Amino acid sequence: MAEAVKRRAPAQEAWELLGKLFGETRHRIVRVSAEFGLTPPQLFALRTLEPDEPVPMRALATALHCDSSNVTGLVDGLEAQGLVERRGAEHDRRVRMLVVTEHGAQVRSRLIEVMREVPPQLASLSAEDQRALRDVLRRALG
Amino acid sequence: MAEAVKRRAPAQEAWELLGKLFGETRHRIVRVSAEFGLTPPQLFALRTLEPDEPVPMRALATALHCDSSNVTGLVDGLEAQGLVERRGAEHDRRVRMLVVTEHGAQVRSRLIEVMREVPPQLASLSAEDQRALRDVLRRALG
DNA sequence: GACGGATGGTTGAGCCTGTCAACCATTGCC
DNA sequence: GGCAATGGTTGACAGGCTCAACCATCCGTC
Repeated sequence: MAEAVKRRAPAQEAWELLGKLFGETRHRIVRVSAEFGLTPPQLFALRTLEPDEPVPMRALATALHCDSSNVTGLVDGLEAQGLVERRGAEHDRRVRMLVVTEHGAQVRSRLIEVMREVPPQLASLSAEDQRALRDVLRRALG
Repeated sequence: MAEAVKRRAPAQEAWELLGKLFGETRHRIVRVSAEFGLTPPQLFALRTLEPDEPVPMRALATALHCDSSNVTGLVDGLEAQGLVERRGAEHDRRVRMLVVTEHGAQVRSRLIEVMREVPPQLASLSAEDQRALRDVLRRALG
């Protein structure tokens, strides 16, 4: 390999390009959270909670990869806005089940819808490119 | 369109798959930052600063999309570790130029190298898939 | 050349996340 | 019944981030 142009592996370049998309996405999350009157961690918490399927706080903590004491605060915020409720579990009086309220379910579904919006850079790809991207990502992450 | 299977557009599915990759990357950033004794914002700050090209703090603030008072704290941390230096600018005595130290440049380049490491999901793709991914992303983000 | 507005940077208050240690109530096992 | 383990809360602490206030300095204008 002569000392010519330093060749980057294709995956290398792809990863760098994805880095740009990541950066923009971070800002997007902050913006969307604010639109819903939430902080980003609160948004992730609400998105994680399935309506119709109450879970103990511990489960949310592990799902969010954080400490139990952390979710206490997050749930405090969500509960203050009437998005979730703490409810005692009948089989174990230590645990508190998290129940998404009616209002919380509505906010959550709108929120998920907005988060699912494909960013313009991807949306403007040709149909073939979109399929190709999906197929490659399926093989990588499916 | 019969009420059959709800079809997702290819870009839609691709975006959701990227969401998974994003989540894992967030954790990775936290981990790498800790390895270098930095916090994630400090890591981004150091990565942004080019050695051999001192910039005023204001420039770093805009590059990081945050407030000036914020970078004051970040630079305090980096300076405490001897990674960057504040140096007065001769043409304007208000501005403080940020200079990456010798040590800072070393840490920075190691750090960038680690961050550039292609995650295993992408690295394990076939050569064709890697090229296809790169080409599509070039068209989307180039 | 002095004045007044704009600019770069710091400080402090305030709110948020996130971790850790300590604690309480409860459970389940021996 | 005793006792370790568990779920959740609280408080302390380290940060990030924004805003308002402030100081020093610059610069255009009169």
